Formats: sequence, structure tokens, C-alpha cells
Amino acid sequence: MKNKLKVLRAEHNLTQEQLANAVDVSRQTINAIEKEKFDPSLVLAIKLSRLFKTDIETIFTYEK
Amino acid sequence: MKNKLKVLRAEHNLTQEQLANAVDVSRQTINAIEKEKFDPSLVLAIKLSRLFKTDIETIFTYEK
DNA sequence: TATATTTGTAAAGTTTTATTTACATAATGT
DNA sequence: ACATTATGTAAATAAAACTTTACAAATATA
Repeated sequence: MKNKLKVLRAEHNLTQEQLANAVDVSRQTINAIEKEKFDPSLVLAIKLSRLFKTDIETIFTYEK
Repeated sequence: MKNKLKVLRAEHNLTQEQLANAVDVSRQTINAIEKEKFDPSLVLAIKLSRLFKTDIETIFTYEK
């Protein structure tokens, strides 16, 4: 799964730590998702999509 | 988190097993999600939303 | 250049999601 | 009533998401 987290975060001028705090996870979790080490849980994906006011699938794209 | 899986599945006339096969998980996983024992992964939520041709948040509603 | 901030990463541990096997109960069909 | 199909549930295990601590490297700023 690919994601546009890093770009969205940059557009919103947030550090990984600020974003982590905003969605209640650790900074390392944000970093790991940006680096595509793993996918977020559904709840975290929903929180991120709400924060960035966009659809989950605009941020996270799963092919096939 | 709440979900409308059971209703959607009924509307589409699918058994838990058929739905499980369609989205590549075990029948017990579908049952557990319907019974709200746990939330699906993001990938599974996406697969379900595609199968039922609706948004993730129409199926899964997370409050607050 | 020196300092502070931000990012990348790693290891060990916990929690959550999903699997397999198995069995009991409920519902449907003959 | 009996057999088949569908659902609920449980235990043990595996895999994935996430945490904490910690440190190195990159980037920005004084």
C-alpha cells in the first residue's frame, strides 16, 4: 500500500511529532507509515483522513 | 467502532463464508468483525468497501 | 560553525488483527 | 424428524500494528 502522508504533512506544515500528537500515536508510528514499513490501523487511517479533510483512499492507495 | 457488515452482507445475499472468500480472510474473521470483537485492518476495510461499492465510513463508523 | 530541531532507524516488548481447528447451536430444506 | 447449511464461539498460534527507549544522521537556524 502506498500513501501520501509525507506530502500532506508538509502541505500542512506539521512535524512528525506534531502529527503523531494530533492523532494520538507515537512519532515512530508516523515515521514507519511514511516509510511504508506497515499500514495504519483503520482507526488511525480515519483520524488522519479527518485531520487532512480528505478520503482515506486519497491518502492510502491499495492496488488490486 | 460500529459497522454495518451484517446488514450489507444480507442485502447482498452472502454467507459469512462467501464474504470471507471474496475478501480473502477466514470465516471467523468476518464473524468477529460482525460481532465487533475487533476492527478490520485498513486493507480488509478497503476490500469490503470495494465489494459493497460504498465508502469505508459508510460501513465502519468511528465516533470521536 | 555551532546548536537545536527533525527525521531515520533499531531492538525489545505489548496489543490487535487474523489464522486454524474444533465443536455447539441455530436456521433451512427434504 | 433428519440432514445440511450457516452462525457463534473458544483456544492456541501467528502476524501485523504500535509502544518505549535510545541513538545516529540529516536539516534548519542562530
